[in-house]
Amino acid sequence: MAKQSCCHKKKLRRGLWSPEEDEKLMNHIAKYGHGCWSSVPKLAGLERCGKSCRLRWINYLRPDLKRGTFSQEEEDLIIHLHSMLGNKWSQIAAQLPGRTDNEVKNFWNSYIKKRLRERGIDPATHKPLTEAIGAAATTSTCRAVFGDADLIPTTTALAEPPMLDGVKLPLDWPVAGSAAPSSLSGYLQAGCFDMDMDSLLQQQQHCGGIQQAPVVPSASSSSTLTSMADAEYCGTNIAGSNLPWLELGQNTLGKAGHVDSYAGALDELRWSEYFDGAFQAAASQQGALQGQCVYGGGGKDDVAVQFDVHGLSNWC
DNA sequence: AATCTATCCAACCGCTTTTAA
DNA sequence: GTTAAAAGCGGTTGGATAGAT
Repeated sequence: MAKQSCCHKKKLRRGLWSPEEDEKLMNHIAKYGHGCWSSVPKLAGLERCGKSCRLRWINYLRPDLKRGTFSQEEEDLIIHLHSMLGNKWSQIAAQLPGRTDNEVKNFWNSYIKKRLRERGIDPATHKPLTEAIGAAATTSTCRAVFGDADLIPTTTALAEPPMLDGVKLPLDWPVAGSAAPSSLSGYLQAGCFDMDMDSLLQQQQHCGGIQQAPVVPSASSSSTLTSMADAEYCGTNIAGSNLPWLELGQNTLGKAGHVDSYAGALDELRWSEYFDGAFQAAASQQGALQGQCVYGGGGKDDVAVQFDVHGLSNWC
């Protein structure tokens, strides 16, 4: 007999969330924060398990969520990160401000996989399908279809793959200048983004250092786009940088208005910092914190519901 | 108009990891 | 050091919807 979930055991409500439940949860978190998730449902007056509340907040109610369709840049970044990280959806989502792991995972499974197959690329290995089939018989190693020559301007062979942020990098990880990146985002910047390290250091000095945005609890964290956005904010011409894998998409960075995208990402990150660090302070300012939920199945009759931090109760 | 099929995505499930007692 | 609870994560499911027949 299958093990019953915590919701079953406690005869708690399951399934889709009603607007009333959402409002209760948002009101509670706006006032008290989530604290211990297991105590949230009781305190918020919800007949749900804490796990369900947490998921609802993370995947749907969090005001810093972007929602809407993925941009070409996001799609390309997901493909690239997946080629490096595999199904590490939370790590991939962390590079996409305003996106959740669930959202990225669904997007991958429902859209990107299909697109890659149509393009003759095996989504599991990121290799051409014919090659992937052959390779599968001999090795389980995953390598990016983008090819090192495309991705990486300078390579150095190492005996052991370096680890950055817990991610094992390819053996021929990129070396831009002599300095090794200290983080995955640094890796992306220094190698794949082909940013000259000296320039980067100058930028950092000029801007007082590129700051990692504080990680918002239960929220997507900073890193690549943050750094890129920060660099852009500080005047680095990312449009002039080489982001090779993006050329695989329909729009290259130079054409796609990406600067606006990254500036937007920066705005969102700053906004989420604001949300996290100054939630209570923000609450005293009219319209300081706003978000939107959509009820419905994503169809044309969806009802958009606006809320703000003032009790999150200004439904319209 | 009715039925079938495919697709999307919110939510659940169960496992692993982290944290606190 | 051990244990239990909580949190996090990735895989999977099921319901709603759109499109095809």
